[in-house]
Amino acid sequence: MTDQAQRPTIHEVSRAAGVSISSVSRALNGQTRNPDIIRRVHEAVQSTGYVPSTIAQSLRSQRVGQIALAVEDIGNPAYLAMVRAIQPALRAAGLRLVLHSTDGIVGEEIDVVQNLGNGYVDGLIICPIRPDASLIEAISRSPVPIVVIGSVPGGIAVDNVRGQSTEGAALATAHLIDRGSRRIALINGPGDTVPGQARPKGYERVLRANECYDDNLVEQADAFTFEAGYEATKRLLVRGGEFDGLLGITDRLALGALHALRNAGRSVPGDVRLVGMDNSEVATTAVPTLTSVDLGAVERGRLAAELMISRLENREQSPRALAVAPAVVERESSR
Amino acid sequence: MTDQAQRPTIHEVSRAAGVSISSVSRALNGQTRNPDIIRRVHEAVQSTGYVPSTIAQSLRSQRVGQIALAVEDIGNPAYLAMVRAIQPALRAAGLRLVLHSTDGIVGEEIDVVQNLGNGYVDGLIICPIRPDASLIEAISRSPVPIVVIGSVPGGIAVDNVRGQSTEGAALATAHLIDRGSRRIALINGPGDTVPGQARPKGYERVLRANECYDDNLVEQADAFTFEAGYEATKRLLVRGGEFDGLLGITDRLALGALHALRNAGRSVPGDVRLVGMDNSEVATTAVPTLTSVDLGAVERGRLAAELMISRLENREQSPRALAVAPAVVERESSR
DNA sequence: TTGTAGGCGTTATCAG
DNA sequence: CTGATAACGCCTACAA
Repeated sequence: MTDQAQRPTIHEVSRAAGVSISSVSRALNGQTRNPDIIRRVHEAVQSTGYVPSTIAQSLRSQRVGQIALAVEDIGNPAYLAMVRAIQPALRAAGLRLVLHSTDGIVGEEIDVVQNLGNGYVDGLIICPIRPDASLIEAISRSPVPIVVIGSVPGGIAVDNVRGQSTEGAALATAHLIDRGSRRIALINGPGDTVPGQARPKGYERVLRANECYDDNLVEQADAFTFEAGYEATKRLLVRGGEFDGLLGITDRLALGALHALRNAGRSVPGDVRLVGMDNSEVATTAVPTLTSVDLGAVERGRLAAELMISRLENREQSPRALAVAPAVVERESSR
Repeated sequence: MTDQAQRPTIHEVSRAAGVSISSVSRALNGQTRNPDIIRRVHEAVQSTGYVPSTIAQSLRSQRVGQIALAVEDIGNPAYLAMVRAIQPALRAAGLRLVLHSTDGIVGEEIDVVQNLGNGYVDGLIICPIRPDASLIEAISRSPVPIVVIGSVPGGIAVDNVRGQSTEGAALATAHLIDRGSRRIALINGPGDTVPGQARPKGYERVLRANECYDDNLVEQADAFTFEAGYEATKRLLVRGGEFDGLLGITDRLALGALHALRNAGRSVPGDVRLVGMDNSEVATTAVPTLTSVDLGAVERGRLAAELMISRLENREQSPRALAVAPAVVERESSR
């Protein structure tokens, strides 16, 4: 908080060291052999308290050293896990992370993508949740590299890391059947979202294959929150169809379901076996601990960062699509 | 991902519009009346696809439009709540958020503060967790404004928003006594951290005032994680002192305690009343729901952002210290 | 090996 | 009101 004594520039250093600014620049970037100059420059840097301006460097190099990350809601445990994986990977590569939490508003997302043009970041990692046409459009004509986490609805060519959530939901459903449940309910998320469309498919497929699908057991939450999961489950209970298993398409929704069941006097897993998805921290800390499908959030985050880093080094390579396999992590709620 | 057709600059626009670059700049910044020029410039912007370079703007204006946020662990629900409050406040002021999750490593924090000199952000909001001398030092001579969330150990002059966690712990303890507990255990965090030092004080003060302090009931977790809380509580149980109340100095620690108690066959709140701190989302979703002390994380985040924004507008005003009052939010775990 | 000068893309000052 | 020009701070041909 000491005040703006106008930060010293390379000129001050050059004056203090008695050499030209180019020599200072070279000395600082290791382009000089002359030990005398190197010493004098470093002394001058010390005495002046000089720090190179990243802005000026960026203007010249046309690189900012920053990557934007756009997620719907940083509070969503699944995204949180990704952020925690992405940040260290970027830092290791000398990149900063600019965080955008868009509240799932498509307009905000498009905003982020369109502002990419002004060059405040070298790239964008985005987890789009609603397959909006103009978003896809904006992504496809972005001036900077983009890595998409999740499936790319438009089928456009872009680096991406998929999570195979349809398969994940299928695994979860099969797991419940395995444990003995036959009447399995689903708490879905908003129908206009990617997971809200993909995950029920896996659920339905497995149940139909086992001839126990009943669409009366499907209820939709209007957001990916605990409260929405709670309310949806209450509606399901009111409707009165019996069930002995329940799949929440995210851990948060499943937790909401857990509370609703508990309030209705249904025990978990005694009366109802419960499974969530994302395998986030809340699955471990819930009581009972929550069986959940690991969709590889951490792995996907890490891979996304790596795709981005490698893309920055070579912009010509063709887009790569990676996929991470899901796996059920069994805990108390489904035993 | 369309390729780098060299983004158009103001020169391209000026050429396309048939006016000088100064006129373009003025037209874009609303410094021009002439409707003809305005129209031609906007058409040229459309046709060229021009977007101003923020980097170049920053170089001129000496402002980046970015604020750094340094927290120990974005996965910690208390910090998460802050981030969720800070981000929209900054965005509303046209500022981006650069996130640093330092893993509680003091070196990383100091790094962040020292790199401030290169001007990649206009300011820093930091939640220091360990009162390190050289960190304080670095903060006090920062070239850009800093807002500290939490207490400022060195007593240095800097904008800050405190959370009064000692008082919060006192409230929590008093609440347990109120509900009828007398033998109250404490799961503390690491002793070299600010909360690990402040919160036990409030606990001890209230217990001594009620003549039921017993340091045999205090156990220290070696991190602010669920697992650490679990392990610490197991140690407490092994040691064998009886208790009918337990305060975890964060919700995560309290959740760890909840699981340890449950595994030991102690019911909550039947055998042990349980209280956490931070009033984070996990407190609402826990089973039983967790009584917790709200230390105003959201409010503090919002205030910190506001302090920063007002500081950027007027660097001369003297540092302000705000405090947010804690409040117990009672839920099932202590009834 | 060292220094001089131009340019990265903007905005602001100052003539015309 | 418009347009040429000089910064902002850095790096790097190129010239000495």
